[in-house]
Amino acid sequence: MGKTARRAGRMASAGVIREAAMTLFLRRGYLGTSMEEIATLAGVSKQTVYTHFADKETLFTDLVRSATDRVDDFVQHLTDVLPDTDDVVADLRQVARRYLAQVLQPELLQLRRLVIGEAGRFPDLARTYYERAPERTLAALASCFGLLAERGLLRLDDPALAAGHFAYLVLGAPLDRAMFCGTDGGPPADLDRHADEAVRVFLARYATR
Amino acid sequence: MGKTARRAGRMASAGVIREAAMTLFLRRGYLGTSMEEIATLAGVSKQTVYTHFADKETLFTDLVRSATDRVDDFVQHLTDVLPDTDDVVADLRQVARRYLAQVLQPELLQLRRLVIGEAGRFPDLARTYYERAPERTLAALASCFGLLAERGLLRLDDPALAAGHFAYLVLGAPLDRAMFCGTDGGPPADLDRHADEAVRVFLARYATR
Amino acid sequence: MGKTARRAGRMASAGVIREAAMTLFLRRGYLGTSMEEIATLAGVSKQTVYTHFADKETLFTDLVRSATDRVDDFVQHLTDVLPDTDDVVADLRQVARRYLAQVLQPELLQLRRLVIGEAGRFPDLARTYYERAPERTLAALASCFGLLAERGLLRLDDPALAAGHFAYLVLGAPLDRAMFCGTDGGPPADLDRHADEAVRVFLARYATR
Amino acid sequence: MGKTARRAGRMASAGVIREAAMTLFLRRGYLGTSMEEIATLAGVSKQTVYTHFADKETLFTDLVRSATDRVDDFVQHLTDVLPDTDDVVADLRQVARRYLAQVLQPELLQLRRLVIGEAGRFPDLARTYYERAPERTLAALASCFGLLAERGLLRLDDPALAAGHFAYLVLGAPLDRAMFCGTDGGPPADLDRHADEAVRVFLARYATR
DNA sequence: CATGAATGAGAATTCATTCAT
DNA sequence: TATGAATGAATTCTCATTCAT
Repeated sequence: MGKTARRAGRMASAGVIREAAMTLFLRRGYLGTSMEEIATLAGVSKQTVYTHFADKETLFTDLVRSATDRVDDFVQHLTDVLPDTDDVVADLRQVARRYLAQVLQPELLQLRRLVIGEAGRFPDLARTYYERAPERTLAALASCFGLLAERGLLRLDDPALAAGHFAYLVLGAPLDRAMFCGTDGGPPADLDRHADEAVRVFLARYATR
Repeated sequence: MGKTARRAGRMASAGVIREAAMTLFLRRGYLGTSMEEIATLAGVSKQTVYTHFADKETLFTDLVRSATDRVDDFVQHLTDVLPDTDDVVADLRQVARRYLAQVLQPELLQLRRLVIGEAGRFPDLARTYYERAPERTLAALASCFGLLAERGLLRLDDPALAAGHFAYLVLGAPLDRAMFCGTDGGPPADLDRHADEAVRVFLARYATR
Repeated sequence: MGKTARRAGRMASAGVIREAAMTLFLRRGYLGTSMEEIATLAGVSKQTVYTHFADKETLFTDLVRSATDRVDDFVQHLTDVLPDTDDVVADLRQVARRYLAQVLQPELLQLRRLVIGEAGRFPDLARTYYERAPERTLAALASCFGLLAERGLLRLDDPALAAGHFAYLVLGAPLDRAMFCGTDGGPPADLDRHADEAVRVFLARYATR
Repeated sequence: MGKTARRAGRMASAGVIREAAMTLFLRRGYLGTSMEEIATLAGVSKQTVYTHFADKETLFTDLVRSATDRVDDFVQHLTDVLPDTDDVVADLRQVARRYLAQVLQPELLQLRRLVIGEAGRFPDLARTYYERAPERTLAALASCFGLLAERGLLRLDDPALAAGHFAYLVLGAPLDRAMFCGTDGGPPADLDRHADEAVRVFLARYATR
């Protein structure tokens, strides 16, 4: 039992450290978080942190990069639902609602703030984040819209442009607000209504008559 | 003679310090900037900085708040042009182009990044920034759109919602990209085209037939 | 009084720090001495040390370089005595004795050890030390010997070579021993005898018949 | 197979570690070398180093002591050649040349620097080094000179003194220079000439007429 | 015998801030 | 008002050493 516990303790070190570091970086930023705090919160010694991660910068960028990789859920949803849709309007609404809900998740918002705030110090990281998260989503949207256009369900020439219009009609206002004012974005029902209105504008332009 | 020089030196101190501090805060963030660096760049002693500003936090928030006040140009332009417009389409395009160009100014982008990055540490500051900059612009847009609706030039029920749609159709994609990837947003002509397309979508929904 | 004391305290900081640092570097080497120990021994805070010296390396090299400059006493003695000598034998003996006594001073020995021990880390410093101390002395000796040869008091072709022979006949054995075994080199009388014997050998070769 | 390989690996461990440690100690000093670096360079784990050597100090002193033992070559040469010489002048020259060449070997110079630099921390080690290397050579020289004096080939009362004169006439200048300025002591031919000149001075005093 | 993981102490350096002038 | 000198606490990172396997 002691053995098991200890082994678990050891083997999990890297994981525990990552978790502690992520929590603190999200909460207090890169410079605002000390390696000592990370070690303490992880319940290990400072040096153990350094055993697993070469330095603070490595720890930080590793962490952000892997968090970035997990931003995929929505893209999956998107490509599951849209290409074979029977009801463009209903499915675009569903997609919009889900998109908005996903992007406004508190943790993801904090990650955005973190990456944006450190874009000066870690420009490559910020660019990578952009490519793997917003841009990737835009590309998936564009691809879906292209398919729908081919099926005659949307009317558009430039799928990427349409994707941008869709995404920021849906996200723009609430996301921008949330970046500055935090996540208390009002009741989910309002968000759904917001998403529906965005889809309405989108379809005013892109729906086939 | 000595007096004049010294007095001039003195009187300029606060300004020089503000300028130096702003430069550094924008470039390296709040924690990444030291009072010593500020003093050095301003060409004064550290203590002189403290004579003018109680502490680092005060200096920072003062600075950001006053920078925030200067975000007004576009609102002025807006309320000058839109309410009395003769040509809604043309003027919305002009407004959209100007809006986009203004928001993508490198200094303003850095200020956004700074405020967003420090939103955890200075939530009130971030909220204030939001109110004085994006929200104020949205309110001005909404007000203009309301007037245009009354003149029968736009078709809308919820001016605030329409303002959000307009703003983020125009800004959303380029601004989000710029937050992460910097300002090299391609040639201005592209931005203008982007603004025009946004207006097209906007009008597809909000133009009177 | 309070004023004077405090002012003295402040103004002397650099000096006190130098003294403390020198003591510790000589005693424990470069890596073996911490900035904290230096500050403590100097009675100031660590940061005050950094106010006066950019970093440990700067402090160290500054210190060694200025200690090096003070190695001049013997050269002065040399050039005072030898060129106008009336009695070569007696004056060479005097010079030899003084040379030996000077070089075996405990502080100077420790400085030699320090510089030699750190020659790998600070090669330029070691070279500088060599040039300003041993080499400079050798050059002065050579110059004097050249003059004496011109006066027909010594018989030699290569003053630099003769200087080397003189110097290390006198110094070699005791200095080498002292480098390893410390300064307890026996009674001064023995050193004087050693110097005299060295001069005897020197003159066996270089005296005019 | 696995066994053999592993056993070989094991048996060599101590040797590999010694070699790695020696390399690093010579290059970077005692404090400048970490156990981790030693383990890494030796290709073993840190703990394996501790399996073979109780602690860093033990490793260091063991190493230096055994390196010291290997300084014997010249003593052997000396006692082989001198006592039965047919040609004192020629053989003293040969001995002098060999002595100089041996002492100026880069590795040996670094060892001297290391021991001298750490004489404060390891006084016993430095003393031991002195006894086993320079002093032992001086004793062997003295013994040989004594024998030559008995054979009427040298004229001297104090063999130890003569040995010191010989040794430092030969070594003094180049060794001192090399301690500070490294090993680039010029072409070997110059060293040989230097040795010859030293012997000339030595014989001016100690040769029988 | 050898290892990977862990540790506590301590290294150099920097920070925001204050004091006496 | 402006300054140079000083501080105490904190920062990143390293070290020699030990433990369980």
